Amino acid sequence: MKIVFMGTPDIAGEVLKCLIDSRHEIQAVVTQPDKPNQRGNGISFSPVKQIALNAGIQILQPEKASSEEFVSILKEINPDVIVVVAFGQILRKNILDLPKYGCINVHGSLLPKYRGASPIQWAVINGDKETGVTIMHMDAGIDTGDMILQEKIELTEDETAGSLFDRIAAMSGPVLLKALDEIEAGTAERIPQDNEKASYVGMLKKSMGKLNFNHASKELESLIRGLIPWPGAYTFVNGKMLKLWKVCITGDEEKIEAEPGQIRIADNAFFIGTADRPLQILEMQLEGKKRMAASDFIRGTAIVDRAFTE
RNA sequence: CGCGGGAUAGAGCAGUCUGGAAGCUCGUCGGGCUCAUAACCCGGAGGUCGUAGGUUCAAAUCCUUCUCCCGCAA
Repeated sequence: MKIVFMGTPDIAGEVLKCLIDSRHEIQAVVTQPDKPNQRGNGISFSPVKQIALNAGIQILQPEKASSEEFVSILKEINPDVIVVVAFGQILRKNILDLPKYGCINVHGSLLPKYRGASPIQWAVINGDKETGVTIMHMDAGIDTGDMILQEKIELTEDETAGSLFDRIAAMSGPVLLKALDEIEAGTAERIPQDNEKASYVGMLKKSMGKLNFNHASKELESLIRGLIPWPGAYTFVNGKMLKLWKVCITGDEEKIEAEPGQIRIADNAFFIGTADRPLQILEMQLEGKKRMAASDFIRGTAIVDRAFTE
């Protein structure tokens, strides 16, 4: 089939690679405009753009995809289907109805659970046992369209949003190709979503990573995993931001006493108290410093035992 | 030219303001103690103090250049 692909981040890039290697024809790739980026200077563009460049595919970067101007460009291209993976812009009806087979979306959850921008992270944050990927027909709502295919995946004990992203990205391509085959053959299902069971998750905010140690350790631990690699969980010590990259919940054998938010340093290990069991911090990163193991951190730090986070 | 922190032994840091013999914690190597140990004691190796210049009798430290790493903001 003739396909226009829309997507922006890494996960979209992985799916795009899969499409490029398939029998389908990618007519164009649509991705978010380049942004003046990075620390000092320079600009950066999306992973999807990089892959499209390498593959020599036409790249389109509209500020507003739903603008009349861009829609007319799409009409020129006249794709059979538009595949959308984490594009980052909401598509209006004028685009949704344009291709013969409509617009197909790859979504990183088992819809109708976790409609919205951050389904993968929330599966981790909520400590779910399983999640998955859904291929669906897009409609005017956000992730509300009829479903075609769904595939499940189990979360591991130490799953991070990053690791889950990688695994879902890897499984999404094949599922999408299967769905495209069914669409072309006219055998694709249209399973309506049960709106009663729907949930919606918005974009993650930086501020979500500010840890409140009055919460339970289990809750904090899964939140930390769900915010890796972005935006990351953090607290403040001595006025400096301390990011927590890897933690575990202490067991019965470790007799660490700490009030919520209190730091304990013992036996070359670093702990922070919570509402119940203290968290042991295994990897952390102080503002301006590199990420390092707790034992390394303790060696040089000025943070003392029994200090409090702010 | 968005704001800021940093580069010193294999690791993590102090020392820089107020220039004057290269330090700390850990690791590593050797020895000792011990029933034993990741514990304890003694000893050793390991650094042209990120790069390139400048000032000075003397620079990790002051001035200038460049490179790289990181936090924030976008």
